[in-house]
Amino acid sequence: MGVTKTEAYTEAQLQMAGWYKALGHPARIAILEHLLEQDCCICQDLTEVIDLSQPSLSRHLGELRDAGLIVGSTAGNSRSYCINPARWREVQAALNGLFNRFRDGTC
Amino acid sequence: MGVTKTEAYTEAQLQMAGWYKALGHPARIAILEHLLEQDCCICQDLTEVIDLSQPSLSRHLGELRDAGLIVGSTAGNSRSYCINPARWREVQAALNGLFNRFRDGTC
DNA sequence: TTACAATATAACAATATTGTTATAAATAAC
DNA sequence: GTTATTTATAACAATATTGTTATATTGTAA
Repeated sequence: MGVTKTEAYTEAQLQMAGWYKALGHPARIAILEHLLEQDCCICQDLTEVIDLSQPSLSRHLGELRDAGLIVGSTAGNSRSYCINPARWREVQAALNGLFNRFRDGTC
Repeated sequence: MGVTKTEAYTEAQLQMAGWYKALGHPARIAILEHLLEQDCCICQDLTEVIDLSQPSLSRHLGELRDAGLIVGSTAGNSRSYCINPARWREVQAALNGLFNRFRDGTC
């Protein structure tokens, strides 16, 4: 029915899936890569970097913001976005927590 | 329009987003966690672990399989699924490749 | 062969996602 | 004040996703 049965999962599972979901679109990967290349935060020259309309970009930024991966700050007429330093490593650690559980089995 | 403009992105971006998308559902996280807990591969006792119908589970397994995160093998009447070790490490490496690009900026 | 068990696929309904254009809201520039 | 600029939101159409039940498929067991 297009709707996930959220009540069946733990908070940790829902949170991890949420982070991955936020990362699960190439435009959002491209946005993050662009942010990571900058020394600092950026204003919205993103429309020149990513081939999407301004509203589409704005919503992708919104999803990354909702997931806590980036933070935005208003500076006068424009808006800057940065990687969220506090969250970034926390998310990395959580995601590695999943991957590190793997040990080559006896299959 | 519900359809991603794939032509605007690099292969690497599309591949990475595809992997994360496969991980972006709590049922699939739960499936992977269950696989990781086992010493070895599992048959489909998953319906007892995850509160979904058998066809729904089968399709989630299919998505993980399509993303290459797990591999399935037929053993007589039943089917075993395992983590795909090569892909598993590849995805983890890609993930850390993304996250490690972050350096605290001068913001 | 016939019946049973395990898994995948088909068909469908409900909701989510992704994109667009149009518009609102807020600040800047004149 | 008026006009431009920048970003977010509303409204919408097209497609994707997620779940279900029903059915097909494949192998086991009697």
